[in-house]
Amino acid sequence: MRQSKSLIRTYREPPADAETKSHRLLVRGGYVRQLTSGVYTFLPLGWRVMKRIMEIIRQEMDAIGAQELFMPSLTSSSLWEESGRWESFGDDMFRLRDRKGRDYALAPTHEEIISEIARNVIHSYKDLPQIWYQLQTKFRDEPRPRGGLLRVREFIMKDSYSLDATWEGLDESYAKHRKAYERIFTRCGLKFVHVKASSGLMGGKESEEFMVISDAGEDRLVLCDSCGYAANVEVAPAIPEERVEESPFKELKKVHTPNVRSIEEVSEFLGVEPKFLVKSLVYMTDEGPVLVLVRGDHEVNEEKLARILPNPRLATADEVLSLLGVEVGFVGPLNVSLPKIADHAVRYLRGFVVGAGEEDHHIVGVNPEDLGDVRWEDIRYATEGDRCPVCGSPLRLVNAIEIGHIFKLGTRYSESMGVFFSDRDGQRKPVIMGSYGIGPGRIMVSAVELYGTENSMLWPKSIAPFDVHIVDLVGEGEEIYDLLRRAGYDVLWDEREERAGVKFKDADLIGVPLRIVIGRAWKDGKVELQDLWAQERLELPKERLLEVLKERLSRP
RNA sequence: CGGGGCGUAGCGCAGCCUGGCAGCGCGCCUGGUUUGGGACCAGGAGGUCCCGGGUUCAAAUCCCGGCGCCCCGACCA
Repeated sequence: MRQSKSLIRTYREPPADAETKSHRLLVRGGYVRQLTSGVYTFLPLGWRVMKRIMEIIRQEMDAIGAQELFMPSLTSSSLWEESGRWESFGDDMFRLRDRKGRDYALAPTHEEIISEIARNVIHSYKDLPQIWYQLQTKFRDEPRPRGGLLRVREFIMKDSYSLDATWEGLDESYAKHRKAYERIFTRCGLKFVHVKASSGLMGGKESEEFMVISDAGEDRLVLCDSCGYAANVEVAPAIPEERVEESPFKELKKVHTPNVRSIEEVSEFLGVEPKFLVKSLVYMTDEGPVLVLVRGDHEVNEEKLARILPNPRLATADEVLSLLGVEVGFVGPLNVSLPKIADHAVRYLRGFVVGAGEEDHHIVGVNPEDLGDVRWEDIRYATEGDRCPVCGSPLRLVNAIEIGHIFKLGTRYSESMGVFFSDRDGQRKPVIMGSYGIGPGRIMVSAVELYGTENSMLWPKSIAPFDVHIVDLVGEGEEIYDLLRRAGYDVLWDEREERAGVKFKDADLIGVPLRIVIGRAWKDGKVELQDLWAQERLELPKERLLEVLKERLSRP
């Protein structure tokens, strides 16, 4: 590609509203452009990167025997009604109506469509197993898109679906995907971890996420530096350090705390760290209201609560008032007749602070034994300093970008949507399914977050938009350009009438990892090859260029 | 959905409070000088000031309504 003819535009200044490094760099480098909230155009440069990522995905999916297909995005409501997700997806689903008034959705994921195909083509155990995948645009009306390309409303996703006759078969399909995913992310040059995850709306049994650790990420993980354990905080067991924490309050005492309600307010008013407060939250359940107690600096994990209590939901302020006769800020566990569930961490506190159960008062100096009858459970998100469930070392809390997710779905969709097959014994059985996603756009973002600096990008060679960038300072590079193109490389040739500084700055921003500078040594028949990953500059006679370039490109 | 901020040239912004010719830097075009890390000089093009309504002799500026975008939170494969 001749750069002077290309649609590559770089910008000296980032858009004012870009918060993440990847957003700034991708816009400045002319990779992407926002159209509306959470919707982006991939400009030619960005699309080249996407195509290379998708090609790697295709190769590795094909390698595990998966077959590529392409399903529609426009889907009628009836399919979603069958699975029950017309309701449960709620506002996250983009919905529209045709001229006859029928309801449609732009597919946010494709389990229902796969099931519809499967129930028509899968009849016998002989038809199984199958793995089908596609690269398709998904639509999700996210309540809040953010971080540039990190969370968007329209995005390409590689989604695959496994169909098996047996649970062992599902395990195999799942294992194949895990392997394929590891190869894909490795080939894309990413550093990643995989973690146990929550399966959320998808429904299902086991699931793992593939994560790139990055401050820009929205997910939170706990990591164990000594044994390598990693998990999403959503599912990680919260095991507190077994060390008693003594507050300054030695005596049980009621104190006047006028209009002091929130954890921050109470903590500041009493001059005590939030960890010495205990939050008392009223949850409504199918078995009646329950008082849930966690440390002031901890967060209740409602998914964990739901494993213990039937359908818990936080009580409204009005419900609390009519139930306990006290306002939300002053609810406390003493002298309350509700059943109590407390997080384990509360057990290690001495002299903590709780609401007094009456307006404008708290009680300080409370000990666990004062709480009376309490059920001790793990009901909160894990956090920094909790213990590793494998080896007991302290855990570290980090942010991460989710780039892939694999699920064992089981029979959730096959049963609701009627995907059955006849087994060897003549019995009709539901197909056992798995579903597996990868966000190519997030791979791109992750690479930028990992390897970009404030003014430069450095793409892994496998997903760079070009194999090599010729920075031609003398305007005589056509010979080299032709040479490399004939050798089959994707070459960007900067033959613009620009000063050297401009060309270098642009090249840094574009971030092609191998760069050939045609400059002052050209009169001696030499060029400079820069390998940005190796941080090396080699001055080479042009005759040796192809040989050395080939070797450099073969390195990761 | 709650809280906050912003919409003025392709990008970054000033002007708004206190109404009176729509500006600055970068980018773009032309000519010249320059030429290995975002050059310099001269000239030039480019605007529904987010939209609609109102107040006024006069609205980017004041008032009312709407739309859009961003951030924090809630939410989320």
